[in-house]
Amino acid sequence: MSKAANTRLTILHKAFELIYTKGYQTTSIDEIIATTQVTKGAFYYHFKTKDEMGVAIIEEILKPTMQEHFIKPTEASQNPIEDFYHMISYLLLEDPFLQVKYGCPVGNLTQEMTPWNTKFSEALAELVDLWKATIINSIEKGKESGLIRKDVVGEQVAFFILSGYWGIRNFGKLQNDNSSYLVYLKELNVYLNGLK
Amino acid sequence: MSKAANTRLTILHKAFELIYTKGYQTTSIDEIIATTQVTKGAFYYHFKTKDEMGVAIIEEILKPTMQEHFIKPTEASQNPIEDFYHMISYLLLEDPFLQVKYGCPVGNLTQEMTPWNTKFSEALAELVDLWKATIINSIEKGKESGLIRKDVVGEQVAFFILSGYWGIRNFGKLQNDNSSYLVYLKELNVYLNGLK
DNA sequence: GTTATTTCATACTAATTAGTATTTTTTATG
DNA sequence: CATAAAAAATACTAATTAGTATGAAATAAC
Repeated sequence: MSKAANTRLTILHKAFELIYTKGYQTTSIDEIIATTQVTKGAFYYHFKTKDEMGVAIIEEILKPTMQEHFIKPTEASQNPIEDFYHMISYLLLEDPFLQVKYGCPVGNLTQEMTPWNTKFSEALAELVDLWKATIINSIEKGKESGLIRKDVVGEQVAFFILSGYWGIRNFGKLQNDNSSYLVYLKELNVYLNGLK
Repeated sequence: MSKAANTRLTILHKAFELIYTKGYQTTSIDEIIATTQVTKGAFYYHFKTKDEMGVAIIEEILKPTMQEHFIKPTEASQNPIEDFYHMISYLLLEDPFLQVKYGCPVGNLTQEMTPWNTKFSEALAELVDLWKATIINSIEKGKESGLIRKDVVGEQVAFFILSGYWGIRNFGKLQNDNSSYLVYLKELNVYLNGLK
């Protein structure tokens, strides 16, 4: 990787960390360049504006991460119900990067940047649609293989699962402990088994 | 109401509107006093800091509103399952103040202010706990009256319902139309009927 | 190795921010 | 009505903000 490409990626990664923990609006460019040891000239060489950097974070950091961690595993899944549970459970309790008190990065950005920046909305919507489509697809496969009832509506379930995930992340932030996660997961398990 | 109390309430109401539509951090005091036609001196006479005003909004605007619109109706409920559905459906589709593109005021504030301001967290947590407790209570009553299965766990269901609500609000913001609400509500209906 | 282009460094600006200091007006109390 | 206290108006500050102008160093092309 070229040196220039490296500074660009350094900015994106560090900025993402700051934004995840502090929020987008309250993360200043001065703070980003201070923690990255990159000068302002370098920053504005790589990104025309702060928002352009924000969108780049979504497309170049969040999207690939999601592809790797959610999409691929779900596509390979043979047992949707078990795997949905494990996916959510992993994200809530085990993922080494995500923290209870900081919530879901995608959810945070959606909350904060929509509807004021359409570029953000579009980039985020693309990401979420990808995840949703994968879940729906997985449900259809489950229906074919007989693991899921035929009258289950994939899109409805996808929205239900993802909404629950985003929402419980908010509870986690509010209480700053994972006790709400544990209670939530139990009911998620009940719900998912109802799809059989 | 005294004139002073009136200006205080005017500030709280207008500030709440701005914060709901724009977010807390990006709503400046200058903007608040401009739209309220209240001077800075008056503002800082009533509130020591911006954050103190923020907490006052939660306690003096959001809390009473919630008491009136969610708590009371739920307490009076005879049929929890139907009423849960109607509560969420009303909030998503009919409430005249709430807008799809701006999400849920409580969810927004939780997302934005937690975990950086404990005063906000405490005030918001109190509010949410109240709602949760009401739902749990309603479920227990439903179990007694035979409308809800005995093996249903109230706390789990409460978290599940509220999480879903917060989460789908995020989808609404992202897409800026209520199509996701409609899909979500169908599955909510399925889920709630599974509690019978 | 010279030149051109990419990449980065430094110093700046204009606007906005929350909050303060001080004075003036309004309201309540005797 | 006189006085005290409450309420509000005005003018300010110091810090922070995103972004710019301009030049220097590094890298690539020939």
